[in-house]
Amino acid sequence: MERVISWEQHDLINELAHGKDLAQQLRNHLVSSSSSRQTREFLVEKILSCYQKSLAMLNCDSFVEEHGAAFSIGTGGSPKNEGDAYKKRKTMPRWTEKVRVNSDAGLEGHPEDGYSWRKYGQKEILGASFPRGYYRCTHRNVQGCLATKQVQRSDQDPSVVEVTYRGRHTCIQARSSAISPAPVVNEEPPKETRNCQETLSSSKRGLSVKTENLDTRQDDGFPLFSFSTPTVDSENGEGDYFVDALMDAGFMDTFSSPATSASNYFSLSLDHMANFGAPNSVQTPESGLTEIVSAPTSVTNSPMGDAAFSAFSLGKVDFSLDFPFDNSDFFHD
DNA sequence: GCCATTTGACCGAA
DNA sequence: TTCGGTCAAATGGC
Repeated sequence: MERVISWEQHDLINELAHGKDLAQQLRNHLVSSSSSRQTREFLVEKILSCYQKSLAMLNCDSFVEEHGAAFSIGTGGSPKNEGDAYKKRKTMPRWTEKVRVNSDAGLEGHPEDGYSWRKYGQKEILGASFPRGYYRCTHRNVQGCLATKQVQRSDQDPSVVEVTYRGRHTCIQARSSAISPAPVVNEEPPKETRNCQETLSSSKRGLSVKTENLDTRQDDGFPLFSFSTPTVDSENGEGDYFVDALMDAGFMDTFSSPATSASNYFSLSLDHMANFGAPNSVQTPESGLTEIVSAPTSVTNSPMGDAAFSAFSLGKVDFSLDFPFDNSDFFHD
């Protein structure tokens, strides 16, 4: 019983404290003549986001369901034996992306996401036409990264694969090799970076990603999306910094996405973007599905938080250009 | 030889 | 008992 504070409560407190900080920042900006309107609007958006998240957390049951078993800790959901890797894995955050793979991308290849994965199993799933592939992080042994993913082709639409991710990448690897400021698609990459280069090239061949949480709806307006960004300098830890910054910014702290690290693509589900005033113009014309955006961006390792939404609401896709992401005011702790 | 994939076996949860 | 997930030996490519 003595967990004292459940994770939900802990997150809620953090979120509210974060909102308070933001409100204080906003107050400072309001009295500062040098503060731009854009900055203030950004802070307002973030504050609203904090409230929204807090409210979502208070709706605890649905929150737990939507954001994975990891958040059931404290309500009796913690593993009996924390040393048990299998059970531990079961408590990892889990989410699903639906990835449309163009026919020329090959039906055999699983969608790349910027990490290098190693396949460790494949299984026929009852009721599914296609086998499910099991992948884990290539650097599992070296760095103890427990991230895994499952890839299964959709029954309804074989051009769509459902990728279920589990766990957050703790490795710093692949992201660095995955990232190249100006990737040359057709060049044969060095062996050690092949996976990651393939990530980029396969992405360029036409992946479109719709991020969803398993078994969930997002009618609470919770901003679920994924975006993949090149981590320019993960060797010195900036990649992780980026993830953490996103977490801090309230962007991804309810789950971790592989997309936080590595490919050149920023992807948003318009289902979710709509909640944030995203312009309809980003809708992909050729897809009849709900729409999936896969926009090449120059977004790199800038912590952006809800700035992405702000930028989108301003009609910018390449939102890294003129928004002061590096403004420490936005992301100070 | 190293590394990734394949595939049957095994294990735990339901 | 069934099924999903993982393990690990076998295999193949570089």
